[in-house]
This record gives sequence, structure tokens and C-alpha cells, in this order.
Amino acid sequence: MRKPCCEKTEMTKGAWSKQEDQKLIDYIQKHGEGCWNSLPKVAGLRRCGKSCRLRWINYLRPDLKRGSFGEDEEDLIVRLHTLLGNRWSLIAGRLPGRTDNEVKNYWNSHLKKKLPIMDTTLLPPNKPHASNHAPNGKHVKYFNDIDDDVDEVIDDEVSTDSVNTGNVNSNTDRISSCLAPPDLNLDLTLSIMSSTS
DNA sequence: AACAATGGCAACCGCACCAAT
DNA sequence: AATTGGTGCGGTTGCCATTGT
Repeated sequence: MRKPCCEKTEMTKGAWSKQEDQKLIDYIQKHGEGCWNSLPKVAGLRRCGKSCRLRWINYLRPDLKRGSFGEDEEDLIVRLHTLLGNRWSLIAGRLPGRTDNEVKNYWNSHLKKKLPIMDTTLLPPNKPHASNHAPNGKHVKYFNDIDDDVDEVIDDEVSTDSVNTGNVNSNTDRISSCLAPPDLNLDLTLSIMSSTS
């Protein structure tokens, strides 16, 4: 077992102060992202590198789109989750200005409870090492490989849906329709796996 | 008004991958 | 080929605000 990245007892934990935020922003504006482990020392922060990275990616990045999710984004999350399961980083990659943490939180706190009680066989596996996982557990690389194909499907579905959703009244109905769209090929992942292996 | 329950979000933790050596 | 350090990801926790009793 590897040692924890930051076992130093003097490391600060918990909520970030404005001063800390500013130090991190200043440092990254000067030096760019990367070298997270050495960053705190150079930037004068008493935080571990992982904490700095998380703070930057999830909160401080200038391209972040704060605020509530739009209906289009909601649809896309549901669709992508249907295809990919809990691959939050991949899902977030399809949502400009959104982070994996934000998408994950939004799913857990908003979308999950909107979903109708349904046949769980329609749901994807939560872990990449479930039935349709990539060989050797290299799920990230594997999912990146199919990324472009998913992109095509999602683009098609969203453009179609953006026309259709005008007639759908409730969120629940809208999400239900997303979960079982008549022409969405939910076997895509599997078929790509077999075709690329 | 006071307290308890609930929900939402930020942050932490542990594990896994990858590149360098 | 094995080891190591850096990084990324997903699950979980804890805090705080809001709502209900």
C-alpha cells in the first residue's frame, strides 16, 4: 500500500479561505497548471497538492460555468449516464464549463430522485470493471477510445431531442423519454467493444 | 422560537493508471 | 521488468442552509 500523498500534520484541511484561493490563482496564472505536488510549497500554501488541484479544477478555473444546469445539460447527463454509467469525468467532458464533481453532485442530489422507478436492467453498471469493463481495468483509456463514437450518438440524439422536448411537459416525463428513447442504441458500447478488440 | 430532519455542495480519501527511471 | 512519483477518478463524508414540526 502506498503512503498517503500528504501525511504532513501541518497541512490545512477543510474550506478554503479567500487568501488561499488568491495564492493559488496567482500561482497558476504565472506558472500554469501541473506539478501539483510541488505547487503548495512554491505558492506558499499549507495544502496538499491534491487539494490544490481539486480546488482549481472544481472551483477556481476561469472557464467554469457556475449556476444551475439547463434542460439541455440535464438531458445530456441522463443520456450519457445511460451510456457510460458513473463515468463522471467523461460525462463532464461533454458539458463545457462543468466539472465531474459538479455533475456527480447534480446527479446524486437532483436527477436521481427525478428518475421514475424503473427496471434496473436498463441501468448501466456503476463500475468499469463490471460486465462490460475494458480489458485489464484500463477503463479511462478504453472509454476515451470510444469517446468519439459516443460523441456522434449524443450529438444526434440531442439535436433530435431539442426539437422534441418542446412537447414534453414535466421533467419526469422528459427524463423518462430520455432513458428509453425509441431509437437510441443502448448496445453501442458493447458493439464497439467487440468491433475494436 | 426552538429543535430536528433533510438536501446540496465542497472537500477529502483511497485506489488505479501512466510515465519516467 | 520492476519501482516510484505524479496525477486523475469515483465514492464518501462533513458542513451549512433550508424546510418541516
